[in-house]
Amino acid sequence: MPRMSESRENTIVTAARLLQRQGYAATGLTQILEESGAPKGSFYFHFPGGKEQLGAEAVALAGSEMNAIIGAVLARHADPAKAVVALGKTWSSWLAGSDYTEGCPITTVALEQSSQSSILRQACAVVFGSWHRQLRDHFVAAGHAPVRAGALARLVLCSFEGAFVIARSERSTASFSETARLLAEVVAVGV
Amino acid sequence: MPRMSESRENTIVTAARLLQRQGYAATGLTQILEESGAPKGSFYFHFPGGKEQLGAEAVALAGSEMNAIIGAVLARHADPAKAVVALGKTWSSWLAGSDYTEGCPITTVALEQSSQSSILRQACAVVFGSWHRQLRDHFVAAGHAPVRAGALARLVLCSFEGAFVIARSERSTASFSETARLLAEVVAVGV
Amino acid sequence: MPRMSESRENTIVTAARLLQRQGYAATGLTQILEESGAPKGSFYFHFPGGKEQLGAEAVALAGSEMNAIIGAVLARHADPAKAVVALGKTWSSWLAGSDYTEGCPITTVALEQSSQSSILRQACAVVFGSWHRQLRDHFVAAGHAPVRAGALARLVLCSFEGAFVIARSERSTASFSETARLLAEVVAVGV
Amino acid sequence: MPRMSESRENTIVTAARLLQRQGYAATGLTQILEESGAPKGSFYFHFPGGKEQLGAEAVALAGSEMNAIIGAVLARHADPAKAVVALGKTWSSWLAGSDYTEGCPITTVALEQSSQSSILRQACAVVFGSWHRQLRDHFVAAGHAPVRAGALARLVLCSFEGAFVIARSERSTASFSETARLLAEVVAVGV
DNA sequence: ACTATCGGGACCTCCCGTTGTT
DNA sequence: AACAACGGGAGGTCCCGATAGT
Repeated sequence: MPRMSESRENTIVTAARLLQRQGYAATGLTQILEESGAPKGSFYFHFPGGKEQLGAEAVALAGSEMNAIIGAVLARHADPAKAVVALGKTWSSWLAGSDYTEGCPITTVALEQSSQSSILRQACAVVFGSWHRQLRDHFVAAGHAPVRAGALARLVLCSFEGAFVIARSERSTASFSETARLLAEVVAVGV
Repeated sequence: MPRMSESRENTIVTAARLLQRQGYAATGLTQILEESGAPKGSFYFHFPGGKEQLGAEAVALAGSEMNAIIGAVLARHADPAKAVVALGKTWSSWLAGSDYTEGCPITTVALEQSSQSSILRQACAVVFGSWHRQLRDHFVAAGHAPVRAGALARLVLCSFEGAFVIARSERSTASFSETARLLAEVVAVGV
Repeated sequence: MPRMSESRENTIVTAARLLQRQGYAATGLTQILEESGAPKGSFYFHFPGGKEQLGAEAVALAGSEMNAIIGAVLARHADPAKAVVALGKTWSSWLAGSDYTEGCPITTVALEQSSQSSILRQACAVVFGSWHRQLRDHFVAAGHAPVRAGALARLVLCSFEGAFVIARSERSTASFSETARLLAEVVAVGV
Repeated sequence: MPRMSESRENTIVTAARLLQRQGYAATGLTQILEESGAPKGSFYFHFPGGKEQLGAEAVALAGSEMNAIIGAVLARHADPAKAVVALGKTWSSWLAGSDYTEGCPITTVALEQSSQSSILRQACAVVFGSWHRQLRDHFVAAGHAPVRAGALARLVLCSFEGAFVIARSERSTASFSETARLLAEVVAVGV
């Protein structure tokens, strides 16, 4: 990662937080700049690609932060079943702790923009891919065959993505707890 | 459902289609009105609650249409495992057929607006609830214990929701096929 | 006055009240109709001249109501000095009692519209003329020479009009009390 | 007063002129921008508080211009009686010269908005206060006792305010001439 | 790398008046 | 007299991007 000015970094961090809560279209450049305290005049110097570039960098940042968190949880639970339950608990307590305002940091952007901006769509796809790879590698390390591990990782990823959506809508963590319990059965190693 | 004018109905149908592709914030009232051919002057006559009310009605419409489709698929497959696979095929062929522009009709709205409009959040929650209930009842009818049927229905719902997100982002139906195959294992009745 | 339907009358009364507080431009036809409970469909049957006609009739109504009040106060105080003080007290207690929202019922319309609608301008002029005449006749009856009585009536009218403006703006009745006391000196009969 | 761009200044000047003739609600931002030649895109840069802020600044500008005029007239007439007559002549010739379109520059706004915008209400109250203070100080300098000078200033202010209203409505300067003559009697010093 | 502007268009909302029908 | 629906435009606000100057 290249060294970057504080203004530039602040802008990306603020953008990531706002995109998570409001999505891309509903988040104005003005709001991002105001909340980040970054000056308006140099925005297009830092981000020649405009709002779209900022969005893509914010998605990448949020994706790598989440990657770190997934990695930390997996590191504490070699057993896939326990790891899956731990992930569910981590995310559901986040969600409830933010009064259901902070779900998956990139899903909203992914959905809104996958038909409108290929830059943002690809940025999201890269992030999803990195999360998937991490889960798959963990399952392989735990003894699953590579192909099955890939499918299991995908199921886990999809389920939790969906759980975020429904949990926010229902304002309830039931989706996470029920989903995690069943996922634990599926990803268990051996018979 | 009350009788309603053609204009009003057209507006809702068009809104539902656009919300599915672009989300709420990115869809302008002007665009909806133009594409639906509905007159501008009577919009607030038909929808005193403005864009929010229209959004809520569009969500409800999309939800009930999807409900009918789920019902039709389930009616053709009494076996939960086969039903789940059929659902996955239905949706993944939709998605690919629309060049990955038409995913779940309400997820985007649910995510964008669950922290901003309680009217839209609730409209989405009602729809998710109706889909869940239908799946659960099918699993109960197939022999699952009610509590487990509920959890299975939730897992299926969350997984497919997430599969829609990731499939659109990756422009690939892999999420659907891999997810559906594993879900079929979990929802299978007996051993 | 011709017999008129209840709807029609309600509309005028409601319009008069709203014009007093908000003025003509800021008061929407929709608001008038909603608050009066009158049906929208027959508005242009009752008022072929539209909003302008309604405004003119509301001005006339408010004017004649005020005329009655002026008449009542004058009837209790033959002495012009006492009459003027009593008028000041009446109006200042109205104003304070409505939390400074209800001043002279027609001044706002008169000012906004005197350069825009000659119908409304004239309606207001007629009302001002009727108030002036009543004051002048009272002063004549109290012994003032007709010409001087006319000038005194005009001074009183202008002063109280201005007092309404400034009192609303300052949210204070000081304008009324100070003005009335000095006016009482001027209109006193004899030497 | 801070240095300001020409666009910003033009906007305020134009707004002041239009508010004087049409009032606040009847004057559209579009009209102000068009007539002032100011660019639309930077309006919210110059006036973050929107139309309300512009209105308040226009009121303040009009108020201080009027203050200068009052000051000039008073400076030419040490005798209160003569000063009052001169003020009446100044204003009535203005009014007639503009074909009764330009009265007191802030009264209309004061009336319309005193129940709707406390920002505008206060801006008007400040202006009225400054006018009153100037008249009162002049009367004190001419020999009136301070308390009486304050009351006289108020009477003069209210009377001329009211004269503006009625003169515009009647399209006649009679209110000014008759009112000024009587006011001159009241404010005369000594016996 | 930042300031102060500008450009032009889109946002949702609401306006007043007018249909045709009952 | 009242209904449901329409027509077209204007309301104030805010958008993202660009510019000239320093």
